[in-house]
Amino acid sequence: MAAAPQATLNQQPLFEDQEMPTQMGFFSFPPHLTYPQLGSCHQSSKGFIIPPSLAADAPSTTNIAETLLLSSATHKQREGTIASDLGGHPLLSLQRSRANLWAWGEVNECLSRKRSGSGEDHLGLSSIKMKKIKARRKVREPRFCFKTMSDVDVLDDGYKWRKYGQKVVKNTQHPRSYYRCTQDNCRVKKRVERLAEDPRMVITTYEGRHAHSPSLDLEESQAPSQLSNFFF
DNA sequence: CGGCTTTGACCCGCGC
DNA sequence: GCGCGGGTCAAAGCCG
Repeated sequence: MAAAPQATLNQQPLFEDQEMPTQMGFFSFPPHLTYPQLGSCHQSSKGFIIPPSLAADAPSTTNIAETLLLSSATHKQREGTIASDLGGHPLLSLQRSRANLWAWGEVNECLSRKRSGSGEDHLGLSSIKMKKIKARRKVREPRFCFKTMSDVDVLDDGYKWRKYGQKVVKNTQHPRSYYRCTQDNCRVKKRVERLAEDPRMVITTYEGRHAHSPSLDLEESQAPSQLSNFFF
């Protein structure tokens, strides 16, 4: 239903030094991609840069962050090779700033939990318990956001979302929309709003990690092996 | 009829 | 303690 996002390259830092701890960085999509294509990345002084040659549909935005972290940890072994792929035209980048360091920490913690095999904490909760916890829980899910120049608000990221709220945020003319992943047992949420300074830019903030594969139209059993990078 | 969106009410964290 | 404001709920309506 959602049209392919019309995203364009934008290399300006969005969240640098802003007091919004949920904001982790930004991605900018080239117009011919329906979603950020990630596999590994190169860390530069400005953040992380993902070369176009490492294209693959990202199954989870949370996992995009994980991918970036993993790539960060190993990029020294690949220095030069990644950079040479860029051809001087970095397509995606993730800005790292003081304001979003905590978020990186949470994702790191999430990663280490998953590696140690104890990452099932929030996947098997009863609905009653879930209701009690809800969004007011103090334990925050790993979150990050990116901005995209797009005519459509909701980017096609391979997952199915249900809108559950809309709110006009103070000092903004555009309402913020709240979406939840429609998959059972999946608590991933996302917020979509337009940048006040530039309504052409869509700010998408993801919270949590998907407990499933993207709801592709393709047969699930035919999922690309590359996805194993995201779902251990 | 089921799934989704809309929207006003409500909850609760946070700053003062 | 109080008020503000962001986030969520849930009933009603819409749509295929």
